[in-house]
Amino acid sequence: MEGVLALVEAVPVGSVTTYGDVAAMVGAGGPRQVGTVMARHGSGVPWWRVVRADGRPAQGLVEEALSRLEAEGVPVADGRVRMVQARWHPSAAEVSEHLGRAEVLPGGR
DNA sequence: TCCGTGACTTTAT
DNA sequence: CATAAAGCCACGG
Repeated sequence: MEGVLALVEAVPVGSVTTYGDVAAMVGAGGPRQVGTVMARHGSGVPWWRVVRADGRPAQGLVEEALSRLEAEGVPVADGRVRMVQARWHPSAAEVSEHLGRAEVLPGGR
């Protein structure tokens, strides 16, 4: 849960990530759980940098997120983020560092 | 304990 | 490429 928030805060300006990716990085639950966590504890983190796999922002906050994304220089086209260009690709080390715990590291040391 | 809901994803038509 | 259905995980009633 906190790992999710930590990762979202770690997303650099101009880049975005998806619910599924966050769930995979945390290594627990699923995309829906990430969304649920965001809905409840999303306040205080750049939630607009977390979008759906389609590249479309969270349901109900599309306009809000889109405005912020464009303002930060995120490549947006036709109401959808260009995932191929804006998707965040952190290394396992970075992820574990932000999580504060190497739970995603396979056979981590 | 069972059913329904939800800031989702993926596969098939 | 767009729409529809099924799957999945956690939480509340």
